Amino acid sequence: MAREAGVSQSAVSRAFTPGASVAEQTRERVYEAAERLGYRPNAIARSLITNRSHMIGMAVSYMDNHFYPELVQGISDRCQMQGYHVLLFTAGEGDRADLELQRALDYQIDGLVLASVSLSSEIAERCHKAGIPVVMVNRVSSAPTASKVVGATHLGGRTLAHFLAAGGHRRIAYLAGIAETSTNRDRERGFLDGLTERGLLLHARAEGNYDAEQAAHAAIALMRGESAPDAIFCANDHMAIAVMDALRFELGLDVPEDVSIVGFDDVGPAQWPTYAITSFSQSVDAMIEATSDTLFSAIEAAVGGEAFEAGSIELPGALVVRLSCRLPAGVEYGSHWTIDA
Amino acid sequence: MAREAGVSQSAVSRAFTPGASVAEQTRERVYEAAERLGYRPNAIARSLITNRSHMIGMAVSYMDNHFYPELVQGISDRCQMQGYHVLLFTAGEGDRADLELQRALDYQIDGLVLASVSLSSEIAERCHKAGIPVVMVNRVSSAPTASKVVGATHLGGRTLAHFLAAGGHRRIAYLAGIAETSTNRDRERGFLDGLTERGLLLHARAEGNYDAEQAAHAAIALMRGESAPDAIFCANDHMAIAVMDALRFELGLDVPEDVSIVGFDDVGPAQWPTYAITSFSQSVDAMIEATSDTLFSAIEAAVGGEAFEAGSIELPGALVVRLSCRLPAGVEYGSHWTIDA
DNA sequence: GGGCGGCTTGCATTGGTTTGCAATGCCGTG
DNA sequence: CACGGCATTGCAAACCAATGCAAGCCGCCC
Repeated sequence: MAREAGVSQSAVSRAFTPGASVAEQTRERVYEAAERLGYRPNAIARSLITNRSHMIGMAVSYMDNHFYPELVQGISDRCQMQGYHVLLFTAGEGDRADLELQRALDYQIDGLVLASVSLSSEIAERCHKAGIPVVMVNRVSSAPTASKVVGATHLGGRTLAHFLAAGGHRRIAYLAGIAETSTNRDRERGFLDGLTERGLLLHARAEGNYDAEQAAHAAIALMRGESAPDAIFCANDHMAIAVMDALRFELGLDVPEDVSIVGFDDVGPAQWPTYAITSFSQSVDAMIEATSDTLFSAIEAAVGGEAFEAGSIELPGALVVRLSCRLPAGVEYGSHWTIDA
Repeated sequence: MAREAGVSQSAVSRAFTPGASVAEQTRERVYEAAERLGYRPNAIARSLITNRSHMIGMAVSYMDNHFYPELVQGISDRCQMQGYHVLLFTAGEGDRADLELQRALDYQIDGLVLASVSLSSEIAERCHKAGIPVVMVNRVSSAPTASKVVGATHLGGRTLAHFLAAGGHRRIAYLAGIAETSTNRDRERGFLDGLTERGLLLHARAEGNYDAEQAAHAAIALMRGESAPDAIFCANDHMAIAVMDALRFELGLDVPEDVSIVGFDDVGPAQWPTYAITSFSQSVDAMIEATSDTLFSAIEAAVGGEAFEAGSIELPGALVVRLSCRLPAGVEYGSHWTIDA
């Protein structure tokens, strides 16, 4: 390539480096030669020497909850705007996830985003040592060196409890997500706290494991039991949708006439009029923004050699009132509801 | 690293290369030293010399149609099993897509998967020259050097036309996707051919551009028009769902009592009992398999120095009968229907 | 004891790029 | 005309791992 343009390698390099010291004339000669040869700078070789791959590792555990595709697309878009690209890791839970994250590090990624994947402390340690910023979205582990972006999980659970209580429900059930996830733990805890504040006890509890089918089965069992609940809080909308379908079509129940359903996340399908799920909304856009902002500022710090501080961002959320549950008097469809109200 | 283990670089390299000639003892010494230092082989440096990055570029245009997340996850899983990883490109239509694909090539990817993204002939040419196999999924452009995996688009459209005709519909409308996409073109052509074979003319046509909101508006306009259709074929399920919601909730219509809806793709939500869309099913799993198989065999060929041939795979599909439309006599919910039947 | 084959290992080169340093050439100024 | 200053350019080292080649070692057989 350098030969074709009749200049040295360095000239070629500088021609492709914005802001480098090259004569306009040489740059043009280089570009012409590149055109002829179909030459483009090799990003791999570049990263080898600059120590910056411009790749962001992103691990997601499942795509069927619509929350995650939205997140992936958003993060990827943001990255591309900044000249970064997303290297995707579809890691389930457990060991395989760890193994894949290890691979991610081998690729010399500049940053790591974990969406609903927990981080083993060993990997966290490695990332920290290697100066790779880690941002965990919507899932928190104890790793002190990783930044966190979460929704208002505890408040959300609490708000939903108050809302159901205000709507006159007395036999309230919780349909849990994957037990060991922070989202499930915090939502449940918030919910229980809210119930307590209202002088209520949890009427029943079932496990849905964030899986549509399991959630549907669990909900059916719940409704067929001795004392059916008058409201079910599903730990996320993904399950809430499955539950509504199952109750309506398999048990012939009416939602919200026979039982109220509320969910969490406010994903796209939850907003469809068929479901119109009352849900504690986590703005995906806000999460995307918060995640990429912390990520990029951490990367910038890491490049500057400074140690970045692992921050923790809790995004505000809002309870969006829809028709999947009996409403407290005077509360309208589409409005936002807060505990104080 | 080599120093820490008391061996040469080459020994380290060989210790991490499966099948290389190393004494068990040396390998262990190397592994121990690596453990101490937290060393892992640098995938970037490795690709530089092997000319294999083990990265697959994957471009998708939008994630809101659930078809694509499913595809992305499937491809990524398959890649990881083979030791590859997906570098994601969220390219919309048009110039930006081209620019991003150019970037993909800079990363020395070993292969490229395009899901619903068309390929400019210039980029196709570049890939071919660079020996990078390209597989286009569910979208076809004229590029002769790219492999293609598609569903039975024409047959699907035709089958749906016959099915609607057999169900006694006479005022049949088509809700189009993005005009210049091959999926839209072929589905529409097949549909028109099917109508013709049944002696019917298309009653109306509207544009939904594969967008939920546009589709809903278009469908409402259609139903409010002079002579409302008795059936609408939506070019994909993503639109069909939006249409059903809009007709039911904004116009208060009953599907299928007032109007029949059929779709294409058979994505997850289309199967939910609320929608139960009669849809021409493209098996995502089959697409994933076909795509990764052609991709990997092409890569293998490319590595062996042979020129790979760009194949074209059309996967079989099936019309899945559900409740979103009036059924021909004797046809049951859940069955598959073919033109001959 | 010498020769031979097989396994293991180190040396040195390679890959495509960036970058500090030094050299070159040009311009203007005194 | 000489010299300083500046913009541009080339040289060579560096990044990290892979690999062909040759050397080393060992055991075995004659």
